Amino acid sequence: MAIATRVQADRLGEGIVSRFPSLTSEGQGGMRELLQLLGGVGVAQGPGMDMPVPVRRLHEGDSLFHEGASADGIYFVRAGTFKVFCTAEDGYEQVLGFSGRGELLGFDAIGLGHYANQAVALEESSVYVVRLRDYFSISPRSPVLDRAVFRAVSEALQQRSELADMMAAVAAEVRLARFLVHVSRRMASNGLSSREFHLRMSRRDIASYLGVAHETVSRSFTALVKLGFVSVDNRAVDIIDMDGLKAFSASTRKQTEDGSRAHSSRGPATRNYTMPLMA
Amino acid sequence: MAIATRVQADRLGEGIVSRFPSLTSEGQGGMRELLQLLGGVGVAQGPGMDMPVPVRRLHEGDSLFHEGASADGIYFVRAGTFKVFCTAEDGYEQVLGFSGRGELLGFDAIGLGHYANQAVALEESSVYVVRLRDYFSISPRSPVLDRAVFRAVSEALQQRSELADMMAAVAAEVRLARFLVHVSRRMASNGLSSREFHLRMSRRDIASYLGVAHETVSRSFTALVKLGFVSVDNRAVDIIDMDGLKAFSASTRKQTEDGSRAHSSRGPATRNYTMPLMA
DNA sequence: CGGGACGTTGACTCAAATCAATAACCGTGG
DNA sequence: CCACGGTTATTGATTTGAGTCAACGTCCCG
Repeated sequence: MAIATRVQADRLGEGIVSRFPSLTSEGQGGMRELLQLLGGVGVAQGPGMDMPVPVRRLHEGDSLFHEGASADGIYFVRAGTFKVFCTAEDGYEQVLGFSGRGELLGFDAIGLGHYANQAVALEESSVYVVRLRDYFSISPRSPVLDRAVFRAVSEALQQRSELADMMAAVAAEVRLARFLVHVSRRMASNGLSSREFHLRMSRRDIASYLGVAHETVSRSFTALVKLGFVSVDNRAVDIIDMDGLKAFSASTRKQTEDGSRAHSSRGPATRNYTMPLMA
Repeated sequence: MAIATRVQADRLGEGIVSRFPSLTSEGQGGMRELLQLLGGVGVAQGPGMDMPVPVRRLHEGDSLFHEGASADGIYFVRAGTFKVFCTAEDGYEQVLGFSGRGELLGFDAIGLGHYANQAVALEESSVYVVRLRDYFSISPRSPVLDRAVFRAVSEALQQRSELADMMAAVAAEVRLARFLVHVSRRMASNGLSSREFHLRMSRRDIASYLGVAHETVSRSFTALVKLGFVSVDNRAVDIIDMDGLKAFSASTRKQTEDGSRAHSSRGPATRNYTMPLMA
């Protein structure tokens, strides 16, 4: 079904960087910008507000940090997308999440002193770099930063919980639906279209994230297309029926559903509603 | 693949607290104790060290906080064990983790202002209560606490990653093996026996945590017993062959180990190939 | 003692992993 | 420009691990 509509997908997410014209191409940003990124509200005044914050730029495929590397700092995504994952000894990798603008990376290194996972840029990206000793030295003077960091950390924690939500307790198509809803929300919160977007990660990455085989991701995509929720061309996604998709993504388990359906062999996932829910 | 367990709403033990406040006594601890719990090292001196920190005690089944409740503070486990989980609209619950001494609870509430999940005591337990406004007011004066909190948060984050590690990419028996190794390590870090311990959670809780059906947990236990790694009597676990268990838990795929196994062991799971690491 | 939660085990079924083939697409270099 | 190797994506055929249903035993509590 690879027909039609070749979307110029790689352009859909551009423009983020250009919204921060004050940041020149080399590595300095300001504390004020960072706080605006994190908090949004009323961060106008305060001590250390003009303190410079280093910015690091990465190309697609660049690692922000490696698993096991000693922790030198934490990062806030300024633009772009990152894939966070850890690699088993045997070479298999487990994707833990995808991070976009405003999100925190590398924080789990603080406990042990070295990064517990690896972060790789999935596109042109940039991050604010906050070295820990810097943080602790400026912290007393900036409760605003304190709170902002707390919020970011808290969100990172929540995000990991969502991972569990994705991976647990549902059929593959539902997992993918949840994933798409999740991505959609993120896009919206970054001021981009929640309906039409370009996935920056491969099927394989999605598969690892969702805990299924990559072929299953493919099949699930076509299933969602057949159900009429989305239209998909490679990494370009267009959510046609958002409500339907959300409803579908909320389903917990499929009960065998009366098979009057003309579906080949097994009944994949026709609209299934939750179980009796009581007892 | 996995199904959440059914919530047992009648078992939550509510009401007990309010009806018998004396049974769930409040108390007072000292900042010094808290910091020793969290950091361990060199926290002898510093400002606010004699500041009192409220302690809350809970019985088995008591909720520390509920999903959606407005966030009043964060908690550090002083004693006991907690189950952290969230409940879907349809009544199924997803266990996100089990927390023991020294661990942080409730932090993900900071982002949104209300708790994103529920924490229930699995045994007699107690926690230090740190109200947020308290925290921010004393923070400037106690970088030691700052660091300790950071460490705890970082560890909480890592723990959630481990959840992904458990749930993803492996056969059910391997998941359980990983879980046991995980628990074992925790026991050791709390000065208890890493070989012999008592699980505080039900099979159902474990199942939800690992993302499998509870019958599968049962079967996996017997499988591990037959493999000679552990001996199990209900919730009492004795690790007989720790090295073997660890080796087993590291396996991503299981090749037909010497083929003599009646268990026809096979069955990798989600795999993800190492990428050439450059892209 | 009956009701309830918990735990184990067996039988059956199916969703998804695996194996496998094909088709874009990409960058590179002749 | 096109050919070539590599990566990604889709789809089909086959196999199986584990979910589901169900029966049964234990322990605890009122």
